[in-house]
Amino acid sequence: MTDTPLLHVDMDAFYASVALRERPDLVDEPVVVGGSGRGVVLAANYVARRYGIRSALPMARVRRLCPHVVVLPPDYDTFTTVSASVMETFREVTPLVEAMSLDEAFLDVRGSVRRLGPPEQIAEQLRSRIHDEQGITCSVGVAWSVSVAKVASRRAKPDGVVVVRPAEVTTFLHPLDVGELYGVGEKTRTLLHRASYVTVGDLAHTPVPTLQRAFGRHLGAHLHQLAWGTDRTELVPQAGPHEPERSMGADETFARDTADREAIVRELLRLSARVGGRMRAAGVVGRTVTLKVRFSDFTTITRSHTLPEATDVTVEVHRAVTRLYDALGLRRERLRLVGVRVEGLVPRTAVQRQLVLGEPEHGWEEADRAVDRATRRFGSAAVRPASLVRGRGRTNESEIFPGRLP
DNA sequence: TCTGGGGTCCTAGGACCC
DNA sequence: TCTGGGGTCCTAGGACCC
Repeated sequence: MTDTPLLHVDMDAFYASVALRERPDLVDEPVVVGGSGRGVVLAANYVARRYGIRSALPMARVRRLCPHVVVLPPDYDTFTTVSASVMETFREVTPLVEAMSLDEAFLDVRGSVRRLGPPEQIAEQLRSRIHDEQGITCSVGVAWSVSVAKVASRRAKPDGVVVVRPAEVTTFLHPLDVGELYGVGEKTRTLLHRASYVTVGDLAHTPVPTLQRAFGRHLGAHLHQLAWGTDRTELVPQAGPHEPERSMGADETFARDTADREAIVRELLRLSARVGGRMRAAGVVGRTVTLKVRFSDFTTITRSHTLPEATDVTVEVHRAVTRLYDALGLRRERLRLVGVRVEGLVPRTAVQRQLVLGEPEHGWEEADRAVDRATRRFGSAAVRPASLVRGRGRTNESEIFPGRLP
């Protein structure tokens, strides 16, 4: 408890590094992995970064910064496979692995020191194993709290290790800009700077009540902990039957902004089907359905509705978001994006679905199950609601599963 | 052709209940 | 007659992470 060395392992430019394994001829060229059209950069190799290219930059700006940049499409199947192997390597070091995403994880190595040596030695072992086995590099932060390990790995990039022992925390952290802290983003950084908190040391030497008055009870206390590296040390490993996710959602940006209700309702159906399918695959149901709408000017609103009973039924989710959409009363406003999310998820086994004799509603569950079976056999492209197959035309529930009317 | 898609957590107000 | 206070649920928005 008092001595829990943590490793934060972070792949360097993960998607780009994996993509470049297939294209070694491009390693010295500026390369980004990203979508086409209205997409953004998912990863940029270090050559591209010399042009100022960063993750999340719009592709249009990337081409302006570096006209000869090579753009590779993301291959999520390969990313997922490589990630699984890397995580497996982590678990050979310690079972206490908290995966943060495909390309990064925290490792609690307190139980591994006896077997494998001090934390920095474990870090180097991991780095050479991943390099040899996967052909990609990673960086490791070694520290005694989550946020310090995270900041350390960032400063170790690329292809390095940074160790911050407990006695070194203040020397390491306090000169840094507040924006370097894990959990302080652009907005909070600006807020802090405007209030004359520029370095981490500035925060550290301010009493907690003062910070709480200025930034809220929770954020104020949290900032103080971050500034002293006294945030959490216990990891949450995802081993075994982990608790279900709290929400599942899907959203999509239109290729072109649209105000056409038919197109929007059709898109909501696609998204509802995607979310419903994932919920059923995970065995969860949820009661709160949320619609997300982003307008042309990028302002974004959400509207949610809590159903009397939890559901995983595509048609019920779709009906709820369509009602929320219609209640907005939009006329000419063009939409850039719509999204569907279901929150408050619980295992399906935990809720007793109300059985109402003669209620037609529940026939949709069978229809969903049929779709799920077909999807498993033939792939998602093969099975879709009828109103999505026809390019245009009316969209109503009776069209969605022709021949399977309850 | 500026700005993706998947999440988590926090805040704050109002309803409602005790 | 100046009128409390806590807990929970619902809704909307916002910040942050990768």
